Amino acid sequence: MKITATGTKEKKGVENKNLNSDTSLNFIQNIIEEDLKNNKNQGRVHTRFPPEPNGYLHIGHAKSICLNFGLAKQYNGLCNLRFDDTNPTKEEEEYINSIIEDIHWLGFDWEDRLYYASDYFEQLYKWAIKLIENGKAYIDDQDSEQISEQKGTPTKPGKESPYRKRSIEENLDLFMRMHAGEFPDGSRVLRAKIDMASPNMHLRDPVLYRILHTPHNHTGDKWCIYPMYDFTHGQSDYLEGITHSICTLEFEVHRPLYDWFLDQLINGNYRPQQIEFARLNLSYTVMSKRMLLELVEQGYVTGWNDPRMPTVSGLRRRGYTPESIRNFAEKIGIAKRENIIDVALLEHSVREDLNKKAPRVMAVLNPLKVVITNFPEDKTEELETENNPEDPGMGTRKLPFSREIYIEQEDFMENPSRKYFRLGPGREVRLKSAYIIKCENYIKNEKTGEIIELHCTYDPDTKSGSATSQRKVKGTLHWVSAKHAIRAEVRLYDRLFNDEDPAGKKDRDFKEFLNPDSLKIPDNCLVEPSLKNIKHGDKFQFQRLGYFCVDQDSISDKLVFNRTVTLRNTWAKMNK
RNA sequence: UGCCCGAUGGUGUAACUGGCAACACAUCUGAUUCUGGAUCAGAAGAGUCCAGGUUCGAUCCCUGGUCGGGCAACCA
Repeated sequence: MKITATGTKEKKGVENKNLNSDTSLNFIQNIIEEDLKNNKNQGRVHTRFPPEPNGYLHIGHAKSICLNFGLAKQYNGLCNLRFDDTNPTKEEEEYINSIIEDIHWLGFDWEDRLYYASDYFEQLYKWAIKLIENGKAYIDDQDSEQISEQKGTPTKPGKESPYRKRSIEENLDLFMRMHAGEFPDGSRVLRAKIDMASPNMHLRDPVLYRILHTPHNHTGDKWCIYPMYDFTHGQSDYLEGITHSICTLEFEVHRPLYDWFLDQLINGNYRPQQIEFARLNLSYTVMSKRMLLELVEQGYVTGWNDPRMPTVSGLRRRGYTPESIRNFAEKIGIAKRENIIDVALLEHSVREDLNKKAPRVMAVLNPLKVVITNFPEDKTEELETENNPEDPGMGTRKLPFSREIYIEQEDFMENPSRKYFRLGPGREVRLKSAYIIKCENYIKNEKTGEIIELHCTYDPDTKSGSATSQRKVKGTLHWVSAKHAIRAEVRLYDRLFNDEDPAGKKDRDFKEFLNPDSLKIPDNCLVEPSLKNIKHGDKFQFQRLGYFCVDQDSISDKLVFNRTVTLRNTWAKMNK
């Protein structure tokens, strides 16, 4: 009976697995498939990624980029890049360039479809006039304080503006004079005439245009009135032929307004649809632009691309690959519920990718000198070692071995337990790609307790790869040859915050949770000599330590590596 | 206390639109290993927020709650 039940269960699991792999769609894909079935919008799928150029892209944006470009690819459609640049007081060219670079780096391309909402200012202006002519918009002479007072609260209806009943002629005249620059900033706005008592705050006569005598990155000083987001986004989608306008949850309450403008301004059988999904939250970090900006401006990190930042440029500098980020985006899925993804999943994604791609090399972070007493004093032996056991196609290289080497301080213990597989008095270990050595003696600073040096003997019959090397020992250590090794700076990065949700604590500033050990730079790191001619961005696995990449600060006289992520480490886990 | 949205193992996402819950990460075994990595095999872990209802049968449909999130910028 029991056996049957188990057997049934297993069989079912396999069936479901196959089923899932080709029929499991997220809710947006379901909507699209339904639309396609109904030949909605002539069966087109056209998405867009619409960043505001007021900050750097982060991993949350990467999720959205993968979604939008991914959907377009999946359904043989297109995805545009559109800068949502309707507020010249906050937006900068620097951000535009970084955004373009980051999206390309992630592996996506919009061909010739790079747009700016500011491309549509002329059309938007005409549409505003049309609304006025139809009695659906009016000029309000009040300042923002008065308007917001009249707006009411979510539970109390608003009051109508005293200017709401202005004649169409007067509204038109005033709007054109606003456009002509006759009025100072903040003196007047154009508002939609909808419903001041609407339970949806966004429908209480939202502001459409404000006066801003500020030159714009793309339109120069052509305009001194600028449209608001709500009056811009849906119409821009329409102008670009967007079919599925995907945004995050906080815009859900804007959707009725999005639709209201389209209702007023367009007709025909094509219309874009706004769909909202839940933004990404990652544990042990913050994702809001405001907080990231604060970290940058107040010097908690070295910049937007500090390797500890969850920005795309930070992750790139940290050593993440575009593939690993795309795979991550795939794995986290798309839904509408609030979520906090475990950073461990992001870390898993890089390890998975780098495991296949990164050449293995030897580096010692905290060197402990080892003298191989029975190895000839001036001899250097060239040992052959594979570059990546996961991929023999990556070839082999030579490793110099000599009488004095360095191993990791953590790889020796004076009084080790039986579960410790490394070096201790009288113990044997294998040196990776070299010989088995035995610890015969050690020198200790009796005052500090520090181990200064180890004296070992090697067994010449145990050379890696040789016919006589069959002897087995439990532990294998990485090492570098003392006289051949190169000094390097190695930056050991860890998570930026100690708390899983630093931004989610009421009455506590997120900066209180900053991890003081998010960056450690040990003093005397040594790497094997084959690393002499590396390039910025090159990625390696430092054997037994983790994945590292060459930082942009690296020069040939002073190599600099960033730790992307450690290897999984069951030993470290056992000792917690 | 108005409107909108959400609720499935520790985390995230599924479940062919009604047939008693799957996958990934994390966790834990064991095998294997010249990386305490990788790989392989396996285990544990939710009975789907609660209460009613419809139905032969509900994670899925209906009703009412509860809890969480969003909405009051001339920001996006």
